[in-house]
Amino acid sequence: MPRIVDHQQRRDAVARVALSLIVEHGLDALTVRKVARAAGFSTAIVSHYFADKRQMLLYVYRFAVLRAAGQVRDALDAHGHDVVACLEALLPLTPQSREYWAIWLALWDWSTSDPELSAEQNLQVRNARQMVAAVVEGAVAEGRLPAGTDSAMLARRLVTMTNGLAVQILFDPADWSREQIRDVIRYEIGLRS
Amino acid sequence: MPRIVDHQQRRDAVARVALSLIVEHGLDALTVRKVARAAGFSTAIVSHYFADKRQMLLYVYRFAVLRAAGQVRDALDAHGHDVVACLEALLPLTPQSREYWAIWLALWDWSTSDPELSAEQNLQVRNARQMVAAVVEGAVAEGRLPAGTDSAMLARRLVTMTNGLAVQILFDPADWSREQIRDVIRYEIGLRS
DNA sequence: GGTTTTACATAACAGTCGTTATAAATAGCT
DNA sequence: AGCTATTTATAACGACTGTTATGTAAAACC
Repeated sequence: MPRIVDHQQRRDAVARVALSLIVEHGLDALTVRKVARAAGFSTAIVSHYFADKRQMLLYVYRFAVLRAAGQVRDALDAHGHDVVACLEALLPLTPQSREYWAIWLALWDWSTSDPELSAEQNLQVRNARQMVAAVVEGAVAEGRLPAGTDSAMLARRLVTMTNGLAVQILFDPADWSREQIRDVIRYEIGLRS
Repeated sequence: MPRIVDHQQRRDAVARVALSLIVEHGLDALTVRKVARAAGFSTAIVSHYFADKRQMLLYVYRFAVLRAAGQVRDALDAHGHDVVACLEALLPLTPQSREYWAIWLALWDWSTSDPELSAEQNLQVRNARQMVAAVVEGAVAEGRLPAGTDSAMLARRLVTMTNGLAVQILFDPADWSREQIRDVIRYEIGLRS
């Protein structure tokens, strides 16, 4: 089946394999050969569909960002402007979400020496804030949150807390019950229960 | 000056050099040769004072933990049981604190494939919670926080938020003013201003 | 003061990495 | 059917990597 090959499909397949390897053994142990072997190909898929390893990882990073954003959108469709549900969809509570966080964390080390990656990550943080702010505003409009809520400030706090939550949940899942997670998020929103 | 050499002093010197290299170029770019050269020695210091590279990094990790705990203790001595001051002492707002967070973040990738490291990191999180809980209880005793405060729950939230704050401040310091940081911490404590 | 222990340097080893050059195989196009 | 463009495999290259074996110098100890 050469010739008619959907490049994006191949790249996505590589990204999926890379993600599962990273969440299992870490980015440090990820080699081009391992990715190729796990994908059932030779090393040529990587060299043929990506300029180099760094570009491959950038693709994997963006792949994870898109997928995660999709999960949030799904939660939005399912539960409406429910801030808790949206953030839970982002947290590493499912195998897929764990994969996304795994590469984000792993690339935090790279970004110390890669200004382009660092800039993109900072941009994604702001994107996440805007996304959450929009959910907050929707919740206010639906009367689920009190009017006069400072959505930008709340979104900033929520994204930051989600970041901290994600790291701790990723490495010590047993330490966090679903209810505990919800309590933390609810407190941040201002819903003392 | 052979023979009479303080091993811990040598190890600390190596750790200091390794930290500055990690915060500058990332753990991925850290090699035994670079550490040795930057320390002004041959690669023998590493092989002579550490069993292998992994042990060296574990030492650097613990070195950073001890130093960070010391900074918190200093803040405690200077400001009393001031939760905001203690957490600010922990956040990557100074070059030294930035170094500590740099290796913690970098080792998050390793801990996915190193159960021993993962266990130690989880332990440190709980230590941090206990430390913060003690500060909170001190603050309650001094009347700086309302009586009846759930110190364990508050400490858990504070450590998690500090984690998220640290990551974002480390990679986008310009995005966080000192006042903004304090506001986030104060909100967590329950001090709405 | 010779001996021995320790600190450090040098250098080689074996392995693995990302990358690339070359070649084979496949299917679309004329 | 033959040509061509593309996909994939194979294999080699050069540049590292961590580790270790060997050698040298210096201070402490008897």
